Amino acid sequence: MKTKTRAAKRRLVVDLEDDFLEQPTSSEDDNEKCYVYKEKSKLKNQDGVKNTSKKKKQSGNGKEHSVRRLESNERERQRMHKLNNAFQALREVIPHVRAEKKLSKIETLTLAKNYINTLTATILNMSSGRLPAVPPTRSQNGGKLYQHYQQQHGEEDNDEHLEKYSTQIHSFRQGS
DNA sequence: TAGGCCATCTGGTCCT
DNA sequence: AGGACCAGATGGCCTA
Repeated sequence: MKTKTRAAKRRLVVDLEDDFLEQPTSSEDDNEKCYVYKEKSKLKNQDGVKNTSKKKKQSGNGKEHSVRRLESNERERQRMHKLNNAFQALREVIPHVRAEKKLSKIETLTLAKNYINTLTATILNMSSGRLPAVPPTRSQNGGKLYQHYQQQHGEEDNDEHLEKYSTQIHSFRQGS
């Protein structure tokens, strides 16, 4: 069975949306377009999009609802694209091996978390893990960092994070 | 071919 | 009221 690519499918959907969102010129056109849209919607649904069985709470007539639905679909797509852009930006700042293979979202988040822990531990190590000494003006940031770190990790060994992180970036790529 | 990952649609809920 | 956010459902793509 040969299926459409995602991009091709998306083009079809955009096409259908454009068709539907064209302003009708008369009430006859309304009926005609509603019918055409329903038929096209069936096609869309056959092609991978399913209505859920949740209860509908529709306001306005069917066509108004369809228009609003299409508009919110578009907003949702844009929202998800922004989210994915943010994931991509995050991927680009996380060092990992075998960079030719894209990190999954869960890998990205997990590595990011451990990377942050590692950097924090490294910073604290560089300052000998001491609570900041006077003068207070220069130590404020370090103090907050240390306090926050201690709250999160208690008495854990800082070196543990470095080890954990370096082990993880290898196991992620080799294990997958 | 099964399983992981992903994009998209959808309706409900929260927030402004 | 309308948009943002969320979670469930579904099907496509890819890889082992």
